[in-house]
Amino acid sequence: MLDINLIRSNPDMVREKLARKGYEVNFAEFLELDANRRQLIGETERLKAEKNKTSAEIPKLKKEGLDTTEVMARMKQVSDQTREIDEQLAELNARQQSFLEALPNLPADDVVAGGKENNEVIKVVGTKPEFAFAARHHVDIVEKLGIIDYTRGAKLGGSGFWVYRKDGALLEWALLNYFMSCHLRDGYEMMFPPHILTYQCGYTAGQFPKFKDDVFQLRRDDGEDFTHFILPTAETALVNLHRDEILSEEELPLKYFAYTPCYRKEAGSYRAEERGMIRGHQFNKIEMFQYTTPEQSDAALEELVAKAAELVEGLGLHFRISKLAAGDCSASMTKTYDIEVWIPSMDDYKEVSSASNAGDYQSRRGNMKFRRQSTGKTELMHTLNASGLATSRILPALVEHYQQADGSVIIPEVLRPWMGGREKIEVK
RNA sequence: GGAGAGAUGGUCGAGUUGGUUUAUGGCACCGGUCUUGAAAACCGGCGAAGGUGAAUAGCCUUCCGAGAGUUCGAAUCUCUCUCUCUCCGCCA
Repeated sequence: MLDINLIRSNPDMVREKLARKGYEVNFAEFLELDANRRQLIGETERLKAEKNKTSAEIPKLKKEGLDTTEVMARMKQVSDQTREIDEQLAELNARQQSFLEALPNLPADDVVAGGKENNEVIKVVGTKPEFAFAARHHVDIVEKLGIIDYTRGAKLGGSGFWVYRKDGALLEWALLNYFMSCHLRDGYEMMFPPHILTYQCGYTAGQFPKFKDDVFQLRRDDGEDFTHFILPTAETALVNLHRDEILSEEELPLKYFAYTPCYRKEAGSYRAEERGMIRGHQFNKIEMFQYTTPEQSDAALEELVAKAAELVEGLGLHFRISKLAAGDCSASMTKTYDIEVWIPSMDDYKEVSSASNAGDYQSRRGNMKFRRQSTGKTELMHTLNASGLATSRILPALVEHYQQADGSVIIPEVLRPWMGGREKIEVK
């Protein structure tokens, strides 16, 4: 959510920045509504002040044995009047709220306008692998090795699910262990959050109400609307950890990571082009998350990107880092870097990590603050998140990069400690 | 799933025959006096959001788990919901 004072004091600046995200808005009606709203607040508060003052007098008058019927009649009038104004106010507040919560975050000053086409590749690591034989698609490789079972995955969960088996399961677990060991080394706190979250969690993250139909929703037996959902990313959980809290400045930055599967409906996604495990309804991901002061968040974003890049680099995969244009960033984010790994069979780079700074956008939605030591005042925190990493695209990239002519796959050195020290996954 | 108890501003904890409580008091914390320094003692301060202000000054409004209701007036009465704790049952 944006700062309403910013819109009041500088609507043109806000409008211009939102336009860079491709979001057109006119604040004229909003500002008029806001002025109207504030006038009503003044009216009702004056009446309430009178009510409070008089109410204190009533017991005194009664004690003196005076007649209070006239005063009470006047108070009844005041009461009815405030009730009427408060009803109008409630409606204006609701309208203002839904307008405000629909506005995306403002892009950072160094983020260029426009959509995907304006994304800028800022770093390329490694080179495209070359093969002296006919390179295979990852689906063919893993099926031949018998380490991913798509057929039975679909039998269990339907289209968009798979089963990791044997060395595939081990490899998946090795990747997660490798990621986690790096985060622990860097002093991030490990946690396992619930996978089923309340509606409020999606709201704070900035994913709801707009994208509430993209998640798997859970309804109570008698409920019309859903109260819980299965998390689409651990970010949704981590961003709510300190909701409605005031932290002390010395605690910041707080650095967390969590492993969870991610569950997404992906309704209407193009499956044909993305054969295999590029886009499934469930995938494993480790998410990094930071709570910072406003002045810490720029450096925190750089740290998160560097960490994610280090993980991919450690696996020896070819990848690039893109700085997203304003329109390609998620609604909640001021600035986003994507790390995209090369998938030979697709002749393309695919996102394996997205690192973003939400500024105070999520904090305002979730009322997440810290107390500034120098002033003693509360301020909104900044929140940042980055995958570190999702495995569903790493594993395909990995088996394609490291495939051998005989169908076996070399295991990157960093994963071997979790693969029984072996160097290769062999065709049996 | 059944029964019971509870939820008060950082924390502990008063207040529930509705009205001089503007939400006691202790602790913690902050400032000051005292002290070579510290402790103790004493004095003062000490929640959040909003409106109006140039104001981080005043003044006003709201908030006692959440929402609705009764009333001139609700922490206190009524209803619904959420969460926590205890006991019983069931269970990986």
